[in-house]
Amino acid sequence: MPVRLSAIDRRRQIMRAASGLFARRGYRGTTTREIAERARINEALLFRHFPSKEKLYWAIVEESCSARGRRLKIDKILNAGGSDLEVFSSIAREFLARNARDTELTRLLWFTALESHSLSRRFFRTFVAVYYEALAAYIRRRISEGGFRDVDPLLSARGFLGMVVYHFLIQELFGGNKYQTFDSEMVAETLAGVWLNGMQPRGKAANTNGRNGHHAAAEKRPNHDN
Amino acid sequence: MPVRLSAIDRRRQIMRAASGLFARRGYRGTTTREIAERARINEALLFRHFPSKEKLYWAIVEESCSARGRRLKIDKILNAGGSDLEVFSSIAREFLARNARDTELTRLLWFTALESHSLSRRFFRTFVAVYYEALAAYIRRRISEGGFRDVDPLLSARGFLGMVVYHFLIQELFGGNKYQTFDSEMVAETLAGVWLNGMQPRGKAANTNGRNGHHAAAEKRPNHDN
DNA sequence: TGCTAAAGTAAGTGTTTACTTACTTCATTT
DNA sequence: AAATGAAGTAAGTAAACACTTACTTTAGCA
Repeated sequence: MPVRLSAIDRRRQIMRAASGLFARRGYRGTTTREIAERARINEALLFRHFPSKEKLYWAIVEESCSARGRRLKIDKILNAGGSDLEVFSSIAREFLARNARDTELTRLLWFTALESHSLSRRFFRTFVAVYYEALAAYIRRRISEGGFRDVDPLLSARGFLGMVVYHFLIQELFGGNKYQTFDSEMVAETLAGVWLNGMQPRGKAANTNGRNGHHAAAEKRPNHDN
Repeated sequence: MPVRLSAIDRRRQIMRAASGLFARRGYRGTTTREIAERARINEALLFRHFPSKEKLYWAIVEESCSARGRRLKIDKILNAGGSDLEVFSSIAREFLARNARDTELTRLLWFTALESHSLSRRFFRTFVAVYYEALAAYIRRRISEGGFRDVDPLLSARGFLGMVVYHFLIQELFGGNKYQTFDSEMVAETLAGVWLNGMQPRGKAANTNGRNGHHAAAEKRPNHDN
């Protein structure tokens, strides 16, 4: 009754079992015994397929990073055209959807980053920097076209991704469904809207100062936004 | 020659030594032996001052959370008045400065969140949710005053903090000084500016669509910065 | 000055960990 | 149908782990 798999299939199965545990408990918090149990194999078999726990770990990270055409999607959106709002809410939607699809991977990668293994920098380049640069390039072009204000492109790109990624992290790490759960369609559009248009109203006179409308500016500056 | 300290001082010293290690390697990645070594004491002494490794860990987290008037600062800014830009860049500056001051603590808390110990939710409430709620309340008021557009207050608050915190995380976790280092004064003001005013220029007709500038607006708008 | 309580330690304990060894089972090839 | 090699496993091992025990040293006070 013991199921016999080909080496390749077994390898894959072990990796799948392991990545869930690594994502939930981190590298050091996961034991090879647990992995074996979860994959329903003998622990020794694990070491036949992977020479060490660490190699197994990196096999997973590596595969996650290289697999699937992650990069392609965002480039496609950026090149597809459409209004800024369409472009940026698509990107946000894409990020939220991907993260939700594999929460596991996201957790794993943040763990990796925190534990700052030797490859964490490389992960950053494959996984994060690429997005920035694509986004920053787009922003740079829009600035030169006059479509965007002249703001540091890398920093504003980071700001945008920050909104989206942080929202997801909070939801995933703390939220569960307790602290209000948001519809991600709506989140994508709202955040893109804030980033593009800002919180302050457009057009007409905006009440541009905060709290104490009374002491200084209230009557002096009816308007002149921004 | 062995230095004898009072229990209180020794406790503090152990906590200081431990928090650095926990922050760098996580809870499970840190051994009690290492902690003792780093504090230059016998391992058994550690267990005289703390009943277990876990209690030591939570003593650190707890102290970090409760100590110092973290909460006060942001409330003070929100109540002090000033223009929205002043308020929000102050908050951003405050976050960036605090994080830079104790990178260790930030790492520790993210680790805690990821390892999702039992108290991690409580940490969230003490450490994160509080900021949101204060910020969201402010935003809500500004909306009712007409100073802000009608956007979900919690979500936009999260967006703002996301920009700031994510920027810091990227810089801290991956950046070192390699991937361009930003002046935090400038970062604070830029991000607050983006969040308040958006990327798209104010005033005149904005070239509001992206990529295919050709078919609509390109030659129409020479510039007009802001 | 001598007593006491707390600070400090050398040398453990049992358990868990990543990893091995020496063996069995079985699908495929010739 | 015998040989082969890879899939699979029971039962380890040495090292590392959190934590104890049984003891010594010393500051402060009566």
